[in-house]
Amino acid sequence: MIGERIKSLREKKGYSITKLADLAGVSKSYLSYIERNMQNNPSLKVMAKIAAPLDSNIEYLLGEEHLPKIYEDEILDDEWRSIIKKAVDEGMSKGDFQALKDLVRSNMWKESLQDAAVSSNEKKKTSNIIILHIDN
Amino acid sequence: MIGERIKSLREKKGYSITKLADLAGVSKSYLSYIERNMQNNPSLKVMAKIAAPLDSNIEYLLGEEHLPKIYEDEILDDEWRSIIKKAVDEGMSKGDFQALKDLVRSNMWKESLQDAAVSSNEKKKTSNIIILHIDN
DNA sequence: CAACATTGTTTGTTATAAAGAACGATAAGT
DNA sequence: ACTTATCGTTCTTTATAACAAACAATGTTG
Repeated sequence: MIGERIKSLREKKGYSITKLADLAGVSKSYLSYIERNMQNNPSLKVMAKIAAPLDSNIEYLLGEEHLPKIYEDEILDDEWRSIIKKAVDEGMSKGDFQALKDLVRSNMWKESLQDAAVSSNEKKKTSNIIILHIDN
Repeated sequence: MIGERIKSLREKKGYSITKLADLAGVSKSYLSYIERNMQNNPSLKVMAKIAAPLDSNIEYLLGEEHLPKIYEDEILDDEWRSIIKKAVDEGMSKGDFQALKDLVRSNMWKESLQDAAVSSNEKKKTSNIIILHIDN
């Protein structure tokens, strides 16, 4: 919930509600309400004002709740967007994707992956797929 | 400004104000106000309701104005966008991406990353990955 | 050219976001 | 014990977000 995030960041900075409200330019009573989720529908301006002195931003304060992941884009069509969205929802990080993409582009990865697959099967059973063949 | 973004996305979808307001569950009068920037401080709930049927999100609707510094491990959407776009330009197909997604989920590629990354050069070709799924 | 639907707008009202206190609790100082 | 300060909370008030309905303007069909 949004209140917890604000409170967490606030305490991490060592601010009191009064202090943060002062820095942000909102009333401390209202800030108190928001932190306790008694007001879960603040305006954009208030959110922005609160986020600033926390060195944060609205998106983070919103947390996962309101975050559909993919931007509207003319190049990435609907199918792409849903594919990526699903992947992100399943836990793919940008770092993972970048690294893996680069790995695929290289030509040395085939053997090492197969080796890794075998060895990882031996010790840890967490993986349930294995690379059989790469065709390029 | 926020109004232009909404209007642009709405028209791209071929929705009228009435239609979008209906889909979003907000009053058309209010939506009209927002689009014309006569109301520049809507609440988070209204923003989320509007963003949903546009297949968009609050961050995008906010535009560059409030925009984000990176916060720890949070997902940066327009970063994702450019990453994917680049990958597509480099020849990645949707099928490739799906395969990559499965790879990421398996987690096993990470061990082999260091080995492969050292000798990662050469060859620009579209890759086709064949993956055999094994349950264990 | 009617009658009607659909567009986006403007008008009034209501609901509620946000402020501005005043409040009890805790702590430090005199 | 009596201040004085700061903490977070709860009252009361007012500003405005958001609605519903009526509106003019344009479009469509018989």
